[in-house]
Amino acid sequence: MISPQQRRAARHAPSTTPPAARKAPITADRITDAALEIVATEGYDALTMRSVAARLDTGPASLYAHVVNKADLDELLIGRLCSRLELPSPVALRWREQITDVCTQLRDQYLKYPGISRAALAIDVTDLDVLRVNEGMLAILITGGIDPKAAAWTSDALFLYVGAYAMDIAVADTRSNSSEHRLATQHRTDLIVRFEALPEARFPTIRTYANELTSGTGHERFDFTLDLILGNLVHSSIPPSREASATRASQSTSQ
Amino acid sequence: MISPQQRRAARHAPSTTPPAARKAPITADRITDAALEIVATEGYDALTMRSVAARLDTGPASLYAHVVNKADLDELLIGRLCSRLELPSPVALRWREQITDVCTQLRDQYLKYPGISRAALAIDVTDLDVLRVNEGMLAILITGGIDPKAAAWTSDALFLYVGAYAMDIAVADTRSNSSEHRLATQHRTDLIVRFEALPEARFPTIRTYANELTSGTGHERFDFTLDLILGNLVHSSIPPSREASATRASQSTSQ
DNA sequence: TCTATTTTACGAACAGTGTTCGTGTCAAGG
DNA sequence: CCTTGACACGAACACTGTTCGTAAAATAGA
Repeated sequence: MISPQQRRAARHAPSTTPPAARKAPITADRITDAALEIVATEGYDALTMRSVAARLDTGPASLYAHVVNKADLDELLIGRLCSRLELPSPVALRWREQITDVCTQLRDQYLKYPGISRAALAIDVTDLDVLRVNEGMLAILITGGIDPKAAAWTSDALFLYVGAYAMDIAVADTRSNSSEHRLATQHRTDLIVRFEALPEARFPTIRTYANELTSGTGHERFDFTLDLILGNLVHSSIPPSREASATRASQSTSQ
Repeated sequence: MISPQQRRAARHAPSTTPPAARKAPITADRITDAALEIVATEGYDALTMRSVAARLDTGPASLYAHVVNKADLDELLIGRLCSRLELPSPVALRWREQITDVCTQLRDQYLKYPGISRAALAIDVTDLDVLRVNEGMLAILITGGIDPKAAAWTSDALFLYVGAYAMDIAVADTRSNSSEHRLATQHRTDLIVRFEALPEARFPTIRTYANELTSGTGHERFDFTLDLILGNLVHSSIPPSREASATRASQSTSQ
């Protein structure tokens, strides 16, 4: 008997055997495909061991010969997503647009599969495919002349933000789909109405700028934040003395 | 059966209701308290309707008289967390440190309850307590002279990043606790070893800068990213033309 | 070719989850 | 005293992830 761990370990090894089987054997790749189809059509909440097993015309127990866990399946999913990203060969002067492009690709992959970024945020970076995009982003930044430590932390922050942004979009969409709301525009006007209905004593700013708060159709918000993060990256390598905020941070503000 | 010692051990002391009630009625606040205790001690994964019910010496069905859903309970939890943040009255010249302080408070609240930011990232901003900190951050930024739309998008990005960062820390901690790893330092050296064991043909940058990648003890990474986001905020209001990246983004890169 | 052994697939079941239903209990109002 | 109504809770349902033991199939050895 070969344990799923051994299969998992050998998964990233160079191509062992081409699957030329005639009867469609059940393999990790087919499981990943089925799982991604489910997430694409029904959302991440509908991703169950039983649902992917049903899509492969079998029972849930059959999956555990090729997948160690559901967490392992999640890792496979976002690994697959990351493997689709095409990483440009770094050009020093174009590092900004190059890294923006990679982040946008990642975001679009996330948005194709609503809610899947929840899995991305709950996974460690062991997977080789995820490490590959990390490598790519790091190479772009360092080639662009950014200090290595700053580059590492920046790519980390970008990865986190892209996942959280995709999560945000997903929950907003399911909200507007499941409820009585229909269109995104309707959802926006509804949001404005709700903002303006707030008690003005406690929420003066939100009430005043309800329009600005609900703006950001498309991905303007996304592009804005990316520009914000990448804006003054060249000048600031690592802040030399920033202990003030750190010490103020660790004060306990209980209750 | 539950021992009377555990029964007597229900010694919480909220400021709202004096515990002079004869039979300790079960209310939404007590549910929130019990849930937060569970998350603080056992992590968010241990937060179950049954676990909070057991902590209140009752069955899970009794909770549904005061809480709509588990999603509703999640909303109560992060609402409680947000209600604890003390929002400064905005001072124009100190907007940077003020908003950094708020973000740091939020992060520390998240980190007290490992994994709870998963709930924060899966919730819409209907809750009044969450809207309150949004209001506070917005007020700080706008008072600081930032364009309202930029302020709105910035506070949004900050909220997302803080949640994702707390999530990242939480999964890293559970990883090092559950496995054979003991100390964070050991975890870091282990990570370096794993990075340097990568195939150097595909991961030259990561291998070279393994030290920089795993650095960032404490919350240096957090402070760095906040400074990055808030760095050139004054100068950039809204980027006038950024369609280039958006169009390149929507290209389909299937498989 | 026929057997022996490993590898794969799957039905059944277990523990645990969120949630609902119907009945019990108990304090206040008449 | 009884009635009422809100609250509390045991039991159960439909799920979830996961494991065990066994049956089938593929491979290896002679």
